[in-house]
Amino acid sequence: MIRRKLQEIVSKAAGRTADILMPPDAKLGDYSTNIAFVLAKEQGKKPAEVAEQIKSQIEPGLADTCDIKALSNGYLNFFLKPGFLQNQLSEISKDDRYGQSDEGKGKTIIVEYSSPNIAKPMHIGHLRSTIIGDALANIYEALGYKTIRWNYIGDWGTQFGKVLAGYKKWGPSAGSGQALEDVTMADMLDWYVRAGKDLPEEEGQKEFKKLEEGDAENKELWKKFRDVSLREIKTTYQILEIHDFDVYKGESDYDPQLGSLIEELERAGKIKESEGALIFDLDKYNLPLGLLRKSDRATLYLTRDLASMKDRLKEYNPDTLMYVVANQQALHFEQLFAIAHDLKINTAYLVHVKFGMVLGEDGKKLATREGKVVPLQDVIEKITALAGTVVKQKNPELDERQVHDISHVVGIGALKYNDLKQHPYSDIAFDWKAMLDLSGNSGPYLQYTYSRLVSILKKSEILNTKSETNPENLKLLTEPTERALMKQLLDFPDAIAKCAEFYTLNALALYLYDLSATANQFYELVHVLDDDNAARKVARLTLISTVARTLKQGLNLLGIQTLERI
RNA sequence: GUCCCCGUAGCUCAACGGAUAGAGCAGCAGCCUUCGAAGCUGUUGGUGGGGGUUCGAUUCCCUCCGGGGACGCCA
Repeated sequence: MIRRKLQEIVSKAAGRTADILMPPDAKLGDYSTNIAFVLAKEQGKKPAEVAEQIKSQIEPGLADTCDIKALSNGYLNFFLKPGFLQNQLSEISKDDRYGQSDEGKGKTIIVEYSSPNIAKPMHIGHLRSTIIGDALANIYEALGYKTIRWNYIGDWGTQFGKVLAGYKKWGPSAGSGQALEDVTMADMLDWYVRAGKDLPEEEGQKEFKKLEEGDAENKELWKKFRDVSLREIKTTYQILEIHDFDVYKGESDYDPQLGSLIEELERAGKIKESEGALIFDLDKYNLPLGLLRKSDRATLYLTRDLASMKDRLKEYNPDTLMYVVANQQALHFEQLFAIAHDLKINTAYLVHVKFGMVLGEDGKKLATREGKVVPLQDVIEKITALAGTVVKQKNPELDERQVHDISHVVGIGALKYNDLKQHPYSDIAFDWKAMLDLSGNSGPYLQYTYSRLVSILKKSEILNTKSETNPENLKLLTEPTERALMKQLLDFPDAIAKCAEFYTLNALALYLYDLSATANQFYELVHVLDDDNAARKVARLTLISTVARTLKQGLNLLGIQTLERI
């Protein structure tokens, strides 16, 4: 809030957008701007001179907010007036919606994420899309967007033909002794992998072709496998505490439209035949051509994605259409967006939110085709088990049930935070050690901080700090860590806005970590409950409860739960 | 061969083009008769190489090196 205000005022005086920065040392001020450097260059003056000039222009407007110092090196530094932070805290402490906004009001955003394949259990590679997308959707929702959480199920294509081919070769009908009813995703994966290894490529293509042409047996099996898969997938979402999706649509849903889509493109002269296939020439976009129909007349991922895009635009008329999909598919989306542009159907802002892949411990790709995957369930089990050992060790008095519940929240929190705190572009090496680290810059550290703060509140017997607090009391908050906390609270909305702007979550994750670190410093230095000064005690409880609430809301936006006791 | 992403401390990662490049882990030295030690305090250690743009470059541009990925019948 304050940063935005400073930016507005300074920008107006400077006649261009100014950056509001944080000085490296608190002694230099609370905020600063480097705008004088930029203007000095243009006007041929000295930075210090320009800084002075701007200072005199903006001083009246900021008289009750901060003191301004123009440095000889050209920086313009702002020192908040005594009482300013306390007044801000007073307002924030009363605002249950703090951090939320209505800047997205009236706008619709579709966020596609997770998008697992049927017949293949979710593995570590699906995790990133799932938790990044879930958290991004939370953020846009908090900013007032109408947010559609879209799960685009990979339930069509040659890959599924391979499962069918494998099934027919090794499954129940081939005398495996297993009942069709008992088939699991693990079985399907097994068939898929074996088919890839031991059956000729055409087998899978043939089975898929039959499916696409409506073959009764294949259709029946496909339905069965799809149901089983979706059930397993939804269980995983529950365990991961992923927000419910608004739309589950599969690639198969678009299959019936593909014939007319292709006809339409042909009529418009957008696609042509080449070596028996139908292609979309993308030379003018400097991209490789897009393949829309294979020479055996079966369709492709790109074809279905195009149909799906048209469907989404038509049905929801979104302002933004977002795809949270791994880096690996960057070219696919470049082609898809180029085609959309060429067809003039992009009424929405299209964005591919890409992220690096999860690589094996050897730094190589983890390919499902080679059966070289880390199933998501294994990861969840392992991390929850580890959390369980730690929880038990820290709280010997808890019973089994409590240990179980707490370790679930802690384990999932660790898993999610470990991913979200990182900048999404880089590949991440799958590293059990880092993943299972529950201390330091980790999810449990933040959860621990939260429950520590709540613990003080519970012991204080002042449950409703809101009614007990008045701004005068808050003036008693003069410790450096108290000041630091109040200042950090002001940055919460900025952290959220940054995530929304750059489609990353690490800004919020790191913000919450910094806030927690300061809160822990405060915790060590200030013994709140021992205070003889009752007014100051209430003021500190207000501060604590506001920090705790911010931590909770921030973590919840990341899809991470908090507990009053962990 | 073409295109995309990445390269920062021993390891895993931060840093809207700004002041002294920050954390965690690991290592070392401390802090539990005081609100929860999953914590706190101190400490060792770094921008792949070379050019360029800029008052200022980890950030932008070029080039080289290294890692990953994608490139007409997978998704």
